Amino acid sequence: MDVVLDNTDLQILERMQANARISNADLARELNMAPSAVLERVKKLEQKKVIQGYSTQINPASIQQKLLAFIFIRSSEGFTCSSSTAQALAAIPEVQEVHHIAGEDCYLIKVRTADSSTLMQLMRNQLQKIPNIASTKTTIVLETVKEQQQLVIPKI
Amino acid sequence: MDVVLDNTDLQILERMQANARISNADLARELNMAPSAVLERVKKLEQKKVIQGYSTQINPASIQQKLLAFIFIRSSEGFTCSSSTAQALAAIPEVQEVHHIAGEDCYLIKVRTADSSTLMQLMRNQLQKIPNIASTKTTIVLETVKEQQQLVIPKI
DNA sequence: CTTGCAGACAGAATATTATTCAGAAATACC
DNA sequence: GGTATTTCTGAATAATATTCTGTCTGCAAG
Repeated sequence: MDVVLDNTDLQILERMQANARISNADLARELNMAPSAVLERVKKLEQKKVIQGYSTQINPASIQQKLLAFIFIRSSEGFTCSSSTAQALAAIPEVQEVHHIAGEDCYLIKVRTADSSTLMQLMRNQLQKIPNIASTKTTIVLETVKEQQQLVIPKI
Repeated sequence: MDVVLDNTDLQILERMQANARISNADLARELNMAPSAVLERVKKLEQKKVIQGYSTQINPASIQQKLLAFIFIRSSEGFTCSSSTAQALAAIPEVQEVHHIAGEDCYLIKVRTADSSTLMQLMRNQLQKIPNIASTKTTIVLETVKEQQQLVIPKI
């Protein structure tokens, strides 16, 4: 299960993380390798699920998704967090992230909607209907200063 | 500043959001358009900053980033959240997100590190040295059930 | 030692794609 | 209705992706 990555793999990941649409030819030039060799490595990284996918970052405001909120969700059975609750949360498209967290609250979710009234609708119509949710505590984001899913690639 | 997107743009965004490396030719085939027309639209979406970038999703565990945490940060000057504090937070590579939030706490940040000791090191060496930070409240993620930065593309 | 095997790579050949451009079609704007 | 602007198609060309063959290397079993 534990995948071994050498320095070349990390170089590839670093560049592809910053720009998923870099051409294989450019990548090969930067690494001073043949395109075929680089392609072979990328394919293997995909197979090994080191690379999980390629996504386009869209400006949320341009598609009318101006509201971002984090919601802490407490289960009705104290510290018992059933995975079915997590699945129900994850099934909501507006819910971008579902994290099972340490402490009294069971889950922390990240939600993106058009505006605050849409959020309230979602909480009323979707969240309240999920069993075992005792309470929610919502944190509204006023302004996002930084948002990147880029990880720190280790150096060898 | 407000960008107008028609249905074709949204179709492009939906497909590229799910797979940033889809070829322009495939995209054109799916939309029954000429590749040149599709390319023109994608270029414009980039120029208009609707498309902010393309990123590769890497399995964090495969590069030894097993710990995820959210930290609430309270400013020492009560509700006054200076933007310099936000900039200092954003400058830390392990800090993936910095959100200015409503309420008593100023900022909510998302941090990814190798393990808990690395997180504590980071909090001691980096966070504590930022001026105007009064207190921090850390929430450790035990398990991430869902994590996608994909937005809900509206339908016209 | 050497034989054999497996992984990683280069280089070439071919299939596919990206990109550009001219002009046609559609749209919006007086 | 006419004109300007945008958006599109189709073809040509440049560049790229992908496949394949063979080489080289490290490594391990005999």
